[in-house]
Amino acid sequence: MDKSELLALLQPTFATYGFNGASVARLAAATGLGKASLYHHFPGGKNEIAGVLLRQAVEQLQSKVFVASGKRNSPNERLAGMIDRFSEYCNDGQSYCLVALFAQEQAPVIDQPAIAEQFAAWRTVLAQCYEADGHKPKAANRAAASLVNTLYGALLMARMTDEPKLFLQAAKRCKNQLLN
Amino acid sequence: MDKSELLALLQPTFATYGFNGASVARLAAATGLGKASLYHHFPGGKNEIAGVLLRQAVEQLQSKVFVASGKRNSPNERLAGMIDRFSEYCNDGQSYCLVALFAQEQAPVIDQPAIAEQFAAWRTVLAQCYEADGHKPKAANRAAASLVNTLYGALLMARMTDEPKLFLQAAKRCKNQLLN
DNA sequence: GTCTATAGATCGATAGAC
DNA sequence: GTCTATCGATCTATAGAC
Repeated sequence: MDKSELLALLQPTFATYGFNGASVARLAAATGLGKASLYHHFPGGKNEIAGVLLRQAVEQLQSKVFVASGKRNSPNERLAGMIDRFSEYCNDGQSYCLVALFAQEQAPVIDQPAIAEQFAAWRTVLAQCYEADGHKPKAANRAAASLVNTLYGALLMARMTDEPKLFLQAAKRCKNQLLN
Repeated sequence: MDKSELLALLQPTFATYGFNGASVARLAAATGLGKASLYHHFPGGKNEIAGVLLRQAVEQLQSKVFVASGKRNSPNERLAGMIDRFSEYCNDGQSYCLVALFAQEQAPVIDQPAIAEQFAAWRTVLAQCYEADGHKPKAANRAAASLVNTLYGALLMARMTDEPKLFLQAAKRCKNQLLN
C-alpha cells in the first residue's frame, strides 16, 4: 500500500479526534492494517504521522491557498481566489484544519513560534492585496486579519455545529464584500 | 478546600491541553492535591470535572455574554456590550473557550446537537439586535453569524499564535463598525 | 479530607514468526 | 509487508490507612 494513500486514510482520524484522541489503535483501524504494520510504514509512530500530515497542511496553505495568483486579475479577484482555495482546502467546511487542531491541543508536533510566523506571513500576503486595492497599510493589515479571522472562525463554527453551510455562507459573504 | 476554588484551579489545565491532554495526574497537580483527593471531591472523575466546567462555560455565555441588556441603549450599543462581555469571558483573548475546545475534540462530555442549538440561539439574540437596528431579517442573520465567526475566529487566532492582541484588535474593530 | 499504594485498562511501541 | 503477542509506561479509578 502506498504511503500517500495511507496518509489520506489517516488524516480523518486526526481531524476527527485531534492529536491526543487519535490513538495508534484508531489510526491502524482507519487503514485496515495492524498496529505493527503501521509502524513498518512510519517507524516514528504517531508523532511521525502527525508531523507529516501537519507539514502537508502547512505546505498546502502556503503553496495553494495563500498565494496571490493571477497577475491579470484585480487585487479583489485575487483575494476572492484565495477564499475559494481555502474552501477547497477545508472541503467546503466539511474537513478541519490540522494546523488549528494541533495548535489548540499544544500537540508535541507543533512548533508554536513557527505557526505564529506562518499565520503572520499569510496575513501579509492578504494585506498586500488589500494595499494593491488602495487600502492604506494599516487598514490593509486590519482587513487581512479580519479575513483570516472570519475564515477560521467560520470553519470552527461549521465544525462545532456540524453545519458546513455556515462556512460556505461566510465564504460567500467575504467574496461578495470584495466583488460588490 | 471549596469546590468552586478547585474548579477555578482545574479549568486552566483543560483550557491548555484540551480534554484528552488533561490527564487526572495533571489536573491533580494543578490543585496541589493527590489524585485520590480529587476523586473525593469529584467521584465522577475527569468526565464529571469537564462536564461541570463545560456547563459553567455555557451558562456564562448564556447568562452573561449573549444577552441584549440595557433596554435604554441602542441596538448597536447592546451588540457592543455583548462584544465587551465576550472579551471578559475569554479574558481579553488570554483564555480559551472550553465549549469550542471540547467540541473540536469530540470530547465525551459534549452533546453535539445541544451545542449546535446553543450557538444557533446565541446567533438569534444577536440577529434580533441587528433587526432592531433596521436590518432585514436575512441581513440580520448574516450579520449575527459574521459577528460570532469573527469573535471565535479571532479567539482561535489569538490562541494559535499566542498573541491575545489579535483578539483585542478584532473586538475593537467589531465595536467600531457598530458605533461608527 | 488527604494520603500511599495499586488495580485494571489502554497507551505507544517492539519482537519475531510468516 | 503483515501479522500475533507482548513489553513498559501511562491512563482512569479505587482501596484502605491515617
